[in-house]
Amino acid sequence: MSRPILNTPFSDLFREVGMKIKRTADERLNELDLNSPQGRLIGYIYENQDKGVIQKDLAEHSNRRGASITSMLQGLEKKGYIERVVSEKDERQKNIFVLEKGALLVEEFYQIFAEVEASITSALSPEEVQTLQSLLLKVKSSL
Amino acid sequence: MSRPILNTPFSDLFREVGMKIKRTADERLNELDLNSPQGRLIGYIYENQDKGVIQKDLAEHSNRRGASITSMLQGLEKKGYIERVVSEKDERQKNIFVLEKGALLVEEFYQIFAEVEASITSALSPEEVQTLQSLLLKVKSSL
DNA sequence: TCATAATACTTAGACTTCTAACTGTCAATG
DNA sequence: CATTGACAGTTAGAAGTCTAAGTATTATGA
Repeated sequence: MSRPILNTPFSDLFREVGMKIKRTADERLNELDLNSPQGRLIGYIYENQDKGVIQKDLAEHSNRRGASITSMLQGLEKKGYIERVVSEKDERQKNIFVLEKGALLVEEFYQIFAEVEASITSALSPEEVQTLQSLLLKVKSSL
Repeated sequence: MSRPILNTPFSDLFREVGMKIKRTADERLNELDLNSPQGRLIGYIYENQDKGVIQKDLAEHSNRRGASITSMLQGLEKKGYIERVVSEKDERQKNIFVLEKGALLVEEFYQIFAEVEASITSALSPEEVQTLQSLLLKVKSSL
């Protein structure tokens, strides 16, 4: 009897590359006391707090559920990196702000993320970088 | 004051494509009562059980810790999809086998995984598929 | 040979995410 | 203007993964 064999090179490649990127970032982020999703979250808040970020925005931007954002923010708030203020316009909403202690971290995070980003394309020529980006965009939009 | 802006197109693309693949697979797998990691695990066991698969092999192959494999297998065993038998050669080891109930599922999983795999490259020409694969391999090996 | 180290697996407990159910506030409309 | 539904956020509890510590078995070498 011949057993079927699973042959999924692209699923595998995307999963493997994704895991390697995650692992590389996590190793570098170990020094700080936040993980990669928390770093991206606080970075997004930092860049958009002028516009009045609320938790719903964070959930949409990071593809997470409201409950996950609540729990992540509770952690960041407990550590003193952010604060949540009930909106004056709408008492259902809370506006999120990065506190000074959090702003100091953001710069370090950005440095690490930039290094990881550079290492992804380190083995490619400029033309290959262009090609890869356009192919990835095609794949993304067709899924 | 000019705030630094995080610009990481490749990290983002890989994360987004990876999440879309995961979501597509999960939607299709919802019908069955296992998730994608469990499906891949039981598939690997199915293909290799003749050679005497042990939990250590599964941990290496799936990039998980032994403790995670223990917990995943306990779940699969409770549902009657696999069995674990203490090895005769070495009583520290347990050989894993797919039971009939599990083998029936594997075929359905493979069908779903194959469909997801096809959808990844559905928007690309044959040449682009080749190019993407070789670029992904370069990225993977340089990380 | 026997003490020590290495190996395979399990357990306990932490963390992050999810779903589902809940609270409180605002909007729409009859 | 009162009811009803939509919306923002929270809580409770489940699932999956991890680390660290523990058990039992096997290998090593003085």
